[in-house]
Amino acid sequence: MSSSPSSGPGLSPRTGRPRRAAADAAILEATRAALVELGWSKLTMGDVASRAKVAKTTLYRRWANKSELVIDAVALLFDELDLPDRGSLAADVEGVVLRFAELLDRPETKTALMAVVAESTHDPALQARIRTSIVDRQKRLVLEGRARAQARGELPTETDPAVAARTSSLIFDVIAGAVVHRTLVSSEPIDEAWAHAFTHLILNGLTAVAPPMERG
Amino acid sequence: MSSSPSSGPGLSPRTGRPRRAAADAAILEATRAALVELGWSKLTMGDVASRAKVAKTTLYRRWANKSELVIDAVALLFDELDLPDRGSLAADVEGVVLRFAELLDRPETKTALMAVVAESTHDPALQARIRTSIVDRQKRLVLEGRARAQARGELPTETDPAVAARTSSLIFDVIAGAVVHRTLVSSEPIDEAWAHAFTHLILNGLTAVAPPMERG
DNA sequence: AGGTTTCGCTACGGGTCGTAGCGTAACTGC
DNA sequence: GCAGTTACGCTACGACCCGTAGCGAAACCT
Repeated sequence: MSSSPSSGPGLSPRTGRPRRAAADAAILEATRAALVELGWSKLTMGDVASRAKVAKTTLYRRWANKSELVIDAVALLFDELDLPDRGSLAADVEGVVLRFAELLDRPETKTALMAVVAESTHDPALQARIRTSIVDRQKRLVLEGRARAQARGELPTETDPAVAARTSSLIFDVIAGAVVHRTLVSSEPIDEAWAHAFTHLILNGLTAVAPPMERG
Repeated sequence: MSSSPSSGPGLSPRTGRPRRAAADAAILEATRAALVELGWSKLTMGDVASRAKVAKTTLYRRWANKSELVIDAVALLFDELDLPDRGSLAADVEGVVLRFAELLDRPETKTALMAVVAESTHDPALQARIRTSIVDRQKRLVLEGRARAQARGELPTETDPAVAARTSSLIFDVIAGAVVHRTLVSSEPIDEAWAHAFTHLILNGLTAVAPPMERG
């Protein structure tokens, strides 16, 4: 597979010259910068190497190809997301939608995420890497908000763990999917009014009366 | 911009040798085939040209670059979607989710859609083309289903057209986004159980009791 | 020391891009 | 018919990028 730096330190050889750890950070930073300026298709390995002040061969010793490099460069950004307790389920949902939208608004995030997903449609290994590096890591937000809402009595407590897992996945895909789709496919901005309307829809359903969205 | 064939016939010159119309269809078909076999990054213009039995220069005379070619090649596929009346809003939503998931399951669709979206993050012209060629065309499904549900009395009739437009866009992003995200990002299949649970969520909201999903 | 691995550098074959130039084909208006 | 215009297929080209190989030097271990 790849010689990514994410391979644990236990696997690293105990002999020989150690890899310069700072180079990893420099390369990933350079990759993000190059993505912003050039986009996916015009990003070249040679350019990343020179930005990071590293030989191109060093780059290939650590990552097998462009896709895996970009995944690692972007995965970190998603870890910035947190879910502060805003007192109610509705406020929590609204908050995470806005934070996620903000994250997706950064050019390196949007470009990298879609490009990697596109490549993954023909590369099962890449799919797996996306799931472990991004999807599974972010599901924690849903689990957290769900547990919090259950503690508040806003949501029924789930007994069957299998059902709970399916429901969490469903909610995750609905929230993340809506934000991604509006931002990247429909190319329309996400403001507080949209977040509010979306939250109303998710919590109360389509059959409820029209959401209290500000006119404008 | 581009010399796409979508430029109306009124703009075509009335003199000189006319373009061979069949070549367009052959090129688009070849593009889809190449996408399936090679994926986005390994698809080359030369390969498409030879598949379509057309000179590479002819290809460049009609499309400016790979992205615009791929958009035109894929936009047609989305027109296949329709929305048969299944008797209720819930059944309609469930139906369109399954049909859309089916469409996204085809390798040429998923590969092309994501790749083009990724490129569009650095190309406003491409964004506009995606909106007109795909997004706006598919919103008709939402409008259709909504009108049908209102006729049945399942949804309140909207008076303010601006509010109605915003609501339709919201619903579109939620439905399409959830399907796209689960299929392409989470890499999990969409079956009838998921469609059922999703529909329940959209119609009744998160605060309702757990959806009647078959155990398994 | 000796062994091992990384690093920077250079160089290379193979492939793709997008364009230019040519002769020819098709169609229009005089 | 004939000149004018545009599309077509073909070849060739410079520019660029990919991913790898080989080298000497550096950094760490026992």
